[in-house]
Amino acid sequence: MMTRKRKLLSNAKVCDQLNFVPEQLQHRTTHLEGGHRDEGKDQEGIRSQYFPINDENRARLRFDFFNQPCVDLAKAFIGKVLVRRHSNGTELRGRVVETEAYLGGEDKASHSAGGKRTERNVAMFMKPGTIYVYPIYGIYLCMNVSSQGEGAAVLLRSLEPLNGQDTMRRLRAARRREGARVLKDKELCNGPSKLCQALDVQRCFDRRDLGTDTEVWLERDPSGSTGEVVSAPRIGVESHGEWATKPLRFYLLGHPCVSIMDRQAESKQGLAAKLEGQPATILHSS
DNA sequence: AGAGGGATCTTCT
DNA sequence: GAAGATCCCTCTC
Repeated sequence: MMTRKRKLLSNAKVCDQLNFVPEQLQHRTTHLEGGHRDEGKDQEGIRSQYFPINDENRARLRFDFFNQPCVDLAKAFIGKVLVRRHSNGTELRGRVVETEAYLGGEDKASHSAGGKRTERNVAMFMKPGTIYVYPIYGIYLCMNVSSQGEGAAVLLRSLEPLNGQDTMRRLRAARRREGARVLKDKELCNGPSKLCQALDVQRCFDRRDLGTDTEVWLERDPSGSTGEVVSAPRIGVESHGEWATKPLRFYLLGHPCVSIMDRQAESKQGLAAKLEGQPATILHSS
């Protein structure tokens, strides 16, 4: 209890002092357990490390992408790659595999319900692409991105780690008990606060522009099409009546990095059968 | 693999 | 003063 508190405080220092080992040499995305990868696609995806400026400019998504209705944007996020560049040049990358749409106004589960605008949530009302980072349960953060629509935003819930896994693991371990087991790759970013820890998304990112920021940005999927997307009720909003059941959560069917699978939603959409008999490669068909 | 409970504190009422 | 867009650990099956 007290020891844990002290540990968390000291961990903050650890984060500040972390020496991020340049990972340019880690020039191949590692494989998730049980998954198979197309090496050719990997080669395509990592070129930005060697030609950061050109490739970033070509792949980066800007205002026009974020400027679409909330639900459309939440779905469009699936498969895109979130990139976090540290001051030392280390690039942490993860493919978005799970999102939630939080509409403004009528959406009772949204921080902006009823058009409520506070000091905390102003980013939700700023231009599409604006990052909304807020603290939750005292010790965690969640990252959203503003969409088209008054007070609407998309919550990023899970990523498939693509690059910088060792740094992610270090950042995540800094918040856990000493001696705890080593996290698997698929556990690094499978939750909204986990991905904030793993990518070192900080509170100060609130209100910054994902379309133009130099430390964090979004890129199109280098390899093209994504797999099947499941629509399911959102997580952790049970207390908000009918809005709790609306299918405003979106995730890649069968992907191991999704935080919580919803078998009921999958079968309702006739998606469950599609997964049967499929090789594990569907998990990375991206 | 899943259930249950504790931790922890900012934000808003 | 209470709730909360979560995570971690332990216990049980």
